[in-house]
Amino acid sequence: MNTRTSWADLAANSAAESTKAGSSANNGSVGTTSGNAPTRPTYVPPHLRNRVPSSDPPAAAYSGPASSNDRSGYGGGSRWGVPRNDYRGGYGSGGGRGGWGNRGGWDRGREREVNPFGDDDETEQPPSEQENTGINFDAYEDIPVETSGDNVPPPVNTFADIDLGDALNQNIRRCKYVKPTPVQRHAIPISLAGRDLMACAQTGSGKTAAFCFPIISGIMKMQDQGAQRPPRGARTVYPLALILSPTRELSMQIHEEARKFSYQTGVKVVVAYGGAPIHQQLRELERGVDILVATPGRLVDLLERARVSLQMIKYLALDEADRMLDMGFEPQIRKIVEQMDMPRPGLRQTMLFSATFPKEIQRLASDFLSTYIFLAVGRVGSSTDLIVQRVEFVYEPDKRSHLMDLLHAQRANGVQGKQALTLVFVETKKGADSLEHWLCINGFPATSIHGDRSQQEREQALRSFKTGNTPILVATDVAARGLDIPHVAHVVNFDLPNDIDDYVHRIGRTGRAGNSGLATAFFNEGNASMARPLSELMQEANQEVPDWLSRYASRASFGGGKNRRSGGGRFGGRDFRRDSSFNRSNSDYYGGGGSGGGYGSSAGYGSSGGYGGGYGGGYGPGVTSAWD
DNA sequence: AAAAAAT
Repeated sequence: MNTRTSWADLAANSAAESTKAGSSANNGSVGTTSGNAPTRPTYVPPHLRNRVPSSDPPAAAYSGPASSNDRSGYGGGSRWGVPRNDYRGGYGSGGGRGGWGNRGGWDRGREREVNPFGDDDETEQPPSEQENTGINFDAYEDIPVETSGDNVPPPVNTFADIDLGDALNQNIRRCKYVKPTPVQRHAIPISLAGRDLMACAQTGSGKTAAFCFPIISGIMKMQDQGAQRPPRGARTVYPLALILSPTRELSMQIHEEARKFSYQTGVKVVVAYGGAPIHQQLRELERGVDILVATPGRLVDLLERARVSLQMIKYLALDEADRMLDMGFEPQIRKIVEQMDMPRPGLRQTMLFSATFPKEIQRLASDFLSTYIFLAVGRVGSSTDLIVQRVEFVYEPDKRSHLMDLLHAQRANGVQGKQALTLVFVETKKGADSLEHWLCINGFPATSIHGDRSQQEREQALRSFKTGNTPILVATDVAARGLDIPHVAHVVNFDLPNDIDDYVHRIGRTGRAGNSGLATAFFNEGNASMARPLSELMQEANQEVPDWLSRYASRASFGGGKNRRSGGGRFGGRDFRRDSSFNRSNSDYYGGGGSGGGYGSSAGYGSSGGYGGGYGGGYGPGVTSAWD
């Protein structure tokens, strides 16, 4: 077990990170601690997560009780030609109006908007060089990027190259985003040009900002042009943008980020998801909504109650789009996008984002798009390069004791004997409950998150994990995608998923934005179908593949089926329109402009010996259906 | 087969 030292070191490193920024046991709503271990001192964007900000603004303002002054978006002149007179409740509590107004010329209703940055002093420190050493920006230069489609707008190199508007630019500075990430460099100009987009990029690479910035900017421009809107406070509301995601927690996370980006822009963001009382969400909606972030079920409910209409939608974004279109979700998504009152493709702008994009899903997704651009960005931040992947052969009945060994060793190597944040994925909800219980009675502070827990319990579990209060989180795939949890040192695939893409998403919860990460998978005979895709993935990521796993992989005769990589090489995916077997006036789709190169038929597989053969191309629809 | 997502 000579490798043990490597992961123990990794865990210890990350434990140090956790201790620095997340180990306060403060679990309450006011996330402040004095001294230098604030729970949430300030928002740190994903690509800068590895560092301590040069100065911590007072944290108290961040998460203080929002109810008393959470009356964002009211007041000021009406850009919509309709007086906003439905916010009376907000006056009085905060010492009158006016403290904010009219700075910088955007006359938007932004007084009393709760500051999501918690830096009310507004002191602008120019980003120092120190500010962004945590992420290897230099590595960005080498990130392979592939675009296909007609007349692809060229990428930008700085945020200043794009006219996003003063207010948004100021929020970008507040977020300490110094330089756009690769997906932002490419996706933002595409979206600003009004083009539909299908983008493959790992979460943690700045995806949320990539689709939020153009939406916010576009809505600000509509406001400036004095677009008319239905009165606020009406029973039916008409959002201009809709962002859908597959889990409640992810929708909450997107909402929080979008609120930061839209601070003082006059653009109102509201979130709606199930498991929480609907009345509060209805009240928020009535206060006005420009961007609605939602999970599908609750949105359908709101649509059927006619509390939300989609007929004004100008922007539609699907996060984790491949998941949104898989078997479980597709009917709901089709209902929302095709069978309600949403404008058709071409009349709205549609953006699909995911880290993985199987070809069959791309085919489904193209129904929602109008002459779109496909964008694939090699993995950064949560790059598999930064995650050490290990696979251990563990028989089913030995899994628990094996996990305990890992946790013991990790604790022993951790800083001050603290447990580094460890995320343990299991297959079933029952399995999650029983493993959590077993860990707890064995002295390991664990909690769990899965779909059978109440929404309160789920949110509490996530908070408790993030703060380090319970540094072990047992989870089903509800937590596999998109969630940005800083300082996760170790992801354990206690049960391997049955789909390699799910594996990719799961391990992406660690090693985020410059932090090292460790992913351990327990493998046994039950996972034989994963042997080949797993060993191929590990080879691509320059990981050591155990001999026994290679033998399993070569024994596996089935070539992959749904387990094959959706893309391959260093990309999260490849444009299915480039597939020769997709013969629908192919040339119309990508007339050649802007193709990034380096993504020829097999270039992406260059680094992995013995990979090219079975995967080079030819996933015809026929073959695919035969596998499925 | 499981998980997620409305009540």
